[in-house]
Amino acid sequence: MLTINLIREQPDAVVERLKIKNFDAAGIVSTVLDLDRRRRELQAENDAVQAELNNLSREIGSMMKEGRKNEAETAKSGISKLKENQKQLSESLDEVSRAMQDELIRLPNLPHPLVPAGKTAEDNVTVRSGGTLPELFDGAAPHWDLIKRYDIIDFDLGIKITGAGFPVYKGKGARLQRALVNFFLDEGEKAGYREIEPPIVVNEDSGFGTGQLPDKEGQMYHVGIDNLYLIPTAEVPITNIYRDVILDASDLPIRNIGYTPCFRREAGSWGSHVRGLNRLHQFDKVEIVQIAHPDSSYEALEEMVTHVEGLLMKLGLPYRIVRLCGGDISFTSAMTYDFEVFSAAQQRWLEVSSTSNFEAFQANRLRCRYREKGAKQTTLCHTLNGSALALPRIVAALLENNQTPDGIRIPAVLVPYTGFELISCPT
RNA sequence: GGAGAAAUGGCAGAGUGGUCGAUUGCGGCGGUCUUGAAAACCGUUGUCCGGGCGACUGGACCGGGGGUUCGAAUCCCUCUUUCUCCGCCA
Repeated sequence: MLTINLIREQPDAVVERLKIKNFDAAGIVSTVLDLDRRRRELQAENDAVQAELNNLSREIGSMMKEGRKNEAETAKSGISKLKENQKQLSESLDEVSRAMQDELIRLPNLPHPLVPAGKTAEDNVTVRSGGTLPELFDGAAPHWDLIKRYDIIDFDLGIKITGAGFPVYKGKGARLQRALVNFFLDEGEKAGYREIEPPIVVNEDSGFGTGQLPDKEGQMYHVGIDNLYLIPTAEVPITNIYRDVILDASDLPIRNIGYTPCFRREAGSWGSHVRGLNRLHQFDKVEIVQIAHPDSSYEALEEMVTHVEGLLMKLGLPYRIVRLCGGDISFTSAMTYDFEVFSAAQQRWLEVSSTSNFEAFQANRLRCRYREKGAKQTTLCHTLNGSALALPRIVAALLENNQTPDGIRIPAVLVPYTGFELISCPT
């Protein structure tokens, strides 16, 4: 959520910047400004009447104390009209404030000036790439065939137990999952992140804080009986640690990392290009989250990008880093880098991480603020997060790129975690 | 799941209808003293929304929401959470 101050002070700049996101904000901005003006008028009136009521009550109080009963009764009878007036004022004030909030919430975050214009993923800008595209041997297969051949991931079993998009990992497949999670967590801790194991269901306030609610409830699994949501990403619980928190400037940046399963309904986003591990309802992900000082949040973003890039290099996967264009960047983000790995048998780039700076947009919803040493006033923090990394597509690329006629080679960095170097046919 | 108790500022803990945004202690910050530090002493110390260039000033907030009353931290209703006991249990 953008702050009302920003809109009040630079309405034209807001409208202009949002054009990069292909969002026409002019209508909302002018409505917000009207409502804001109305709100302040109403508050001034309401406060004045309230002040008068407070004074009268105090006077009645002292009359009662001094035993001037009759005077007090007279004063009481004269107060009802004021009360009626105040009630109406405060109701209008609530109404206008709520209306303003509802409008404000519809505005996306402003994109950073470096965000390129554009409509679709075609317009994203490749920042850099690394690794070498593998040459596959004749008979190389896509991962959905490999997982059957080596009996490591079972979609049919998942359908039996739960439904489509809930795979069962078996044997070396399960072990590989565990290895990747541990590898990612260990690398994160080496880079200064504190490990968090959060709840994987969250309440409405948390969903609102990070921006999933009120708009995207259709994308989350909802536990109706308790009104809780299964998390679509660890970003939600880990960022919400800092909801309604005032930090010291010296605490920043805060670096947290957490592994969780993630749950996404993915309503309406299925098709032939999402075969196998490319899109799931439940998947594992290690997420990094930073709470940063506004002056250095883009340094934090670069640091996160470097970290994620390091993981891909260590795994030996060919990757590219793209800066998302205005049309492809999310509602809440100011700047996003997507990381894609090349999956050789599919001949496709697969997104494995999305690393973003939300600036103060989430922090405003979260009321996550910091205070400079000795200062009285508080300022909104900047929040950032990134996948480091999401497992399924990493697994897809590892299986496809590292396949040999004898089996699938495990990258050297993972061998201490898996305890094996090769996934071969079950005998 | 059953029965009871409770929820107050960073923490502890007073306050049961009238200048209470709230006594006090601890912690924090500033100062005096000291070569420095500690101790002692003095002062200060919540958040949010308005008005004002500013000094300053109006309003809201005592777990959330609603109600009673001229007036609510205090009374009533409701929800949530915590604690104790019992039951169940990884």
